[in-house]
Amino acid sequence: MRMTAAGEYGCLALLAIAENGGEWCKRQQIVDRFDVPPAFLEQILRRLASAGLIASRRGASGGFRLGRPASQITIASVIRTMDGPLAPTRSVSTNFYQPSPVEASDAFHALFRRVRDAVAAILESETLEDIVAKERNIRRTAARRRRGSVDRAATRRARS
Amino acid sequence: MRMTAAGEYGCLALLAIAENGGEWCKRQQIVDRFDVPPAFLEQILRRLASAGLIASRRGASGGFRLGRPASQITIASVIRTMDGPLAPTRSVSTNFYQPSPVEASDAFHALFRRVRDAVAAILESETLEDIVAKERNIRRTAARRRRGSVDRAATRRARS
DNA sequence: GTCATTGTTGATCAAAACGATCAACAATGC
DNA sequence: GCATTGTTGATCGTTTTGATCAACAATGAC
Repeated sequence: MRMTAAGEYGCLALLAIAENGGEWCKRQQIVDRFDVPPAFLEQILRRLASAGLIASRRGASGGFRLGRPASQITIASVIRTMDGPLAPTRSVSTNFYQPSPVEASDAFHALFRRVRDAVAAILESETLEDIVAKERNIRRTAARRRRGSVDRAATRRARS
Repeated sequence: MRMTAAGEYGCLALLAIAENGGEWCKRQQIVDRFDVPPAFLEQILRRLASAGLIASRRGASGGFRLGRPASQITIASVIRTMDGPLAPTRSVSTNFYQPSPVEASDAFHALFRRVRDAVAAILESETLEDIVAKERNIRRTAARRRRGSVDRAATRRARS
């Protein structure tokens, strides 16, 4: 039930590219931000590009940027591009159907379809834009917390 | 995001054993019911046995039966036994935690935890007993439908 | 137009996981 | 004893995973 390393790296790469705004984002920037193996990242960017999720440009001022607005890139589409079906068994996948043993039991088949529907519902409704926004909020909150604890520490020092 | 063939076969094997009541169920019965590769099934039964999900007995009248009541065997425990973590990334697994790349992004980490929670919620709340009951209902309904269409067909024949 | 920079492509590779098989062995019941 | 059935451990070919590299092709700066 696991996604692959390529899937995880693909998500992070898209986040790095999205956070760079409209600017062309170099492969090295992604490596620096998330510590992805550079040669492996090549392959991952290629797959994202051929799926249209990112666009690329060569040359000295080249790099990568989103292939369409972040609000139109669902995380489901990212994971499907990198790892294939979201479904726990092929027989229960709507996008990549294939026969598989559990079809012999209607009860299991129905159960696993519920799982696939639940996963798809979460990942289809989350876009890269949502992720970027949350990442920003989390960072702001963390900064506020850091300032807060400094202040509280100062207060304690002042009291003692 | 997929479970393995062993996971699918494991589910079916347990269903066959559960449907056999308290009787010792032979490996061959499972093979006959669900067409599982016999030698592979050996390995699967072994894993289910060492996890305590089934008990076994050797000899002429030997076989397998459930290790505890069907109502106390969750499908989650079956899949964990055969395929490991339910979570999409190791870093988000409560039972098998390990570091993984997505931890670098709190937003992705939180999203994938939601996925793992949704999957776990479905599979933890479904027991083998539920599956057996549904399988029975489905069969009964199918039989009723068959009888129904025979009747309707007879009616049509009578009318024409 | 040269040159440094950066992406593109395809091949290749080691290691792990997957799906499966088999032979030798150990109980059990008749 | 003997047939039946589970137990164990080894083995094995294939595919997937995770990763690297060398040769190539744009692009922009000078």
